[in-house]
Amino acid sequence: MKDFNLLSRRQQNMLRFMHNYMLERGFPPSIREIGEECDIGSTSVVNYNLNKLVDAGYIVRSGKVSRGLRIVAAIPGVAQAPRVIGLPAPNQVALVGRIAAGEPISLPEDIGHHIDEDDYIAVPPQLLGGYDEGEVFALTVRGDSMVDSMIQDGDIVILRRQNTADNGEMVAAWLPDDNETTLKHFYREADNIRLQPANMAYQPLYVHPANCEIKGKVLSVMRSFR
Amino acid sequence: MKDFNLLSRRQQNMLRFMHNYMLERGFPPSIREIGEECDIGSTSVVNYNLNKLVDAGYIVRSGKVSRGLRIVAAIPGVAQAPRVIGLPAPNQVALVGRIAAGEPISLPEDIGHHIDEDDYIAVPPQLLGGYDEGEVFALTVRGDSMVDSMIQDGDIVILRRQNTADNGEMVAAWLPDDNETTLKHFYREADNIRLQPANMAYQPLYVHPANCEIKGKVLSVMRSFR
DNA sequence: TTGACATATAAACAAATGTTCGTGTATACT
DNA sequence: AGTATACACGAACATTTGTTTATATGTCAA
Repeated sequence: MKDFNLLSRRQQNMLRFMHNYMLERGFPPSIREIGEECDIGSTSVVNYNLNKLVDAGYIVRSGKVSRGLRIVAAIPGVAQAPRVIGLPAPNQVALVGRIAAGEPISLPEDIGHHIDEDDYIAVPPQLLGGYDEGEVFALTVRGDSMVDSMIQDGDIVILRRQNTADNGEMVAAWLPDDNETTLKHFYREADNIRLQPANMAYQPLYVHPANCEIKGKVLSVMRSFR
Repeated sequence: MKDFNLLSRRQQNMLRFMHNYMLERGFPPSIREIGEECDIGSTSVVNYNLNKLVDAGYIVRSGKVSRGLRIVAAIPGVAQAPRVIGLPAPNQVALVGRIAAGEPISLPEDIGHHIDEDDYIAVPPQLLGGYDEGEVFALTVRGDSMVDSMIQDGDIVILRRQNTADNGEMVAAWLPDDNETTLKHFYREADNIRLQPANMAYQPLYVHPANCEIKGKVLSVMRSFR
């Protein structure tokens, strides 16, 4: 167990400053910047105490390189877990388009990677089904055509990019002949494919394999009222 | 709208390298390090293309300082959204119990605040409807009794604790006479209350106000398959 | 006091690093 | 052809920056 109080006041200040600096600027401070902020006249003193912080396990230094610092332990009262600033946040999923009954799904590759930076949404990890966020995307549902699948207008569906599916999985499929996009449970049968609505009160849809392009597997749904 | 393909191959490589470098080392690369990795002979060329990336909005540079780089936009295929410092972390909401047709809802006060710390789930901010996570709780849906409300077995509903409701809001209500819990849209009418299922194919339920205890307002629903 | 040790200071040094400038090479357009 | 533009190259330059050395100060214990 690391004891923050074993550090001198000066070292604690240095740690705090380094953390705040990285939060603000996105990269670590230089030795001289630390010195100025912490009222340390000599760079060698900063260097000395930085090595102390290394010994204490709070930071790691990359020798010879400028700003070669990184915080690797939590700073009590200041920061929680260490993290790399300036990098993308976890669990942000690309919101690549919308899904409606009468039009095909717009996937990133279809639209040539025209993804705006704002078009990302936070998704809790339990909705990613263990998949990497890079292979996952999200669509906004438009229209009430998917009530049979328990999905309504405004819902956001989280999908994993894939062109095949196992029985029972819920898939996003484009039916060229019918000119229709649908979200249903996938079952391969003798001669055709059965697309089963989640709501048992509705009838399944039987389509020929040639008339069923699977665009992705539905991992989860988020619905927000109002 | 940012277009990743508008960047030259070289610029895309630079972005990717910068991202990976920061992931590995915890601080940004120097101009010369970028040049070596991306087979660019001259530092001025790196500098030139870095400024292009600034113009394109992918990075921000801090002039004159070494390694003064930071990535501020998503890199398609590599990284997702940029982290915005100061944004609230994914909110943790108390998962206080389950909701099923034939039994009342167990609210925290009913069970004496015996909430285990494990019984919290991450909920993205957009599903909290602007409410504080303290007044919000979550329930696991058991059974298929709420298909009429487009909610199925296994869904997690996010609610705000409140005993009244405005027309149109979706509420969790306990009906003492019927010994039933239900999730429906709330409409106060002349003599009674109309509880309207989200799926219009189902019939509304009319109850006397004395037979309708509102437990909370439904803010959102999370559904995870498999 | 003496000595050992941790910490601090200032100065000098060497290397790393961002910047700038002159020039060259395509490509597209007039 | 001529011109403009985008991109690239190499070299020189000025800072920034990490490192090292010699010296000083403080504390604590023998």
